[in-house]
Amino acid sequence: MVETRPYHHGDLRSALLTAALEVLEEGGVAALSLRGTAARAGVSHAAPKHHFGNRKGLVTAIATIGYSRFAATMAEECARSAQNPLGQVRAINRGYVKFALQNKAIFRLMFSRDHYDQDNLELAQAACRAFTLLEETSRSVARALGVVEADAWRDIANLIWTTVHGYAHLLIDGRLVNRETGEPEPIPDIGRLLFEGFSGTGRKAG
Amino acid sequence: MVETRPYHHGDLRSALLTAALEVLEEGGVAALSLRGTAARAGVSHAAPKHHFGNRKGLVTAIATIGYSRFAATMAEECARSAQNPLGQVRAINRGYVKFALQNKAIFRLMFSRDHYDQDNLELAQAACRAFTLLEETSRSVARALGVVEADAWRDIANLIWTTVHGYAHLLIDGRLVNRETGEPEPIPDIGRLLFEGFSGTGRKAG
DNA sequence: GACAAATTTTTACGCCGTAAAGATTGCCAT
DNA sequence: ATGGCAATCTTTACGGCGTAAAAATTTGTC
Repeated sequence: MVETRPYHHGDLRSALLTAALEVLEEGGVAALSLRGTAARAGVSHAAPKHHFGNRKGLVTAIATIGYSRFAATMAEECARSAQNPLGQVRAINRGYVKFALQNKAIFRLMFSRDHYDQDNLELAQAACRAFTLLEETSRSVARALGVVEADAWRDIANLIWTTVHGYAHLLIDGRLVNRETGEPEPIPDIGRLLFEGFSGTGRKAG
Repeated sequence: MVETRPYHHGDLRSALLTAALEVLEEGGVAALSLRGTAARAGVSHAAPKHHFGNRKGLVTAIATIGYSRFAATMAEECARSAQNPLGQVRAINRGYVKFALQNKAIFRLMFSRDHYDQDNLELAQAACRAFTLLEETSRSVARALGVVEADAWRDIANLIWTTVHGYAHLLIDGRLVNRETGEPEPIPDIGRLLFEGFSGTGRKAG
């Protein structure tokens, strides 16, 4: 008897997604093709069309998965860290960078407009969950700093987001490496900067 | 008599580059193809091969142009601004964001590893010129702040670069827009934060 | 069992990157 | 001036990709 798989796969959509995630991490966004993922999943090259419509649909689904995992990574760090504003800011930073480092291709994809459909509902919800974590931490920081302006937390959120995102983005592009040591530069401690100002640098005196 | 252009173009390389820049700004990195730029320049589809080798070579040349203009934009802002550390930090920030906003596609391209050859000599030189501006400003900030550690300027440079890059990247991806007003959020004033701490937010009290 | 809907395959077209060979021109030594 | 070499551009060719339409197969429903 020949082991012949049925005409209908049963769960082709998720099979295509896991195949696509593999392709993505191996070859980057450029390698993420409908035909390639179909081939890896062992189906015909036009099979993905029914589930994702076109390439952008596939990429959108991948980005949605990315945002979910992104939020989960940051939430984990927050849960296991000190439950005070400084601890939470640092946790957000760690989670943000950790996800970017461990999922370079998908992280780049998530922050490349035009690659996917930003108006997609599921995607927008997943992204919102991720950024809500950052917003709430910023609100607690604002309270702890005692600033009185009603939406000062926005400035704090922008500062934190901007810094950690710039760091993550530059880091995974191989920019922030010390030319002498070859080590990556540490992430600016925006939490301490907010709470203590730029008093010490943390470096050993030369 | 028929107006027939010569077999040898004379300056095809630069003609291809200007065509490629047009294609890039119109359709983003994805639209930047060898055949497309060749068609726009009015030559055969294989003509670019001799000048750039392959697609990556073309993208590398484009990125090199980008870094040159990037450095020029920041240098202009520095020249026309207050010649003190705070003024120069703000000038770098303005130039960085201005270039990103006015050259979204090429900015994204410049900061997408894998799209081009980062080991290319001319490109590395152009990029170095750009980032040297940022480094020197950071050194002057370190002196002005009176920090004693020998390489504390690195932390300052990382903070400035990280912040402005994150801001520019998020901004051109349409992230930093206030949901109520629709206006883009202002860039965090990292200069003031360094020199004055997070005392005021700059927002009106609510 | 008949019929409609969902799912997958087959076929087809045009664009793209790349390689190799051919055509045309510029250059340089003689 | 001229023969030949190197540079530059075109033609031809191949496979991969996205997309669309039609055909094939299975599932569900009455």
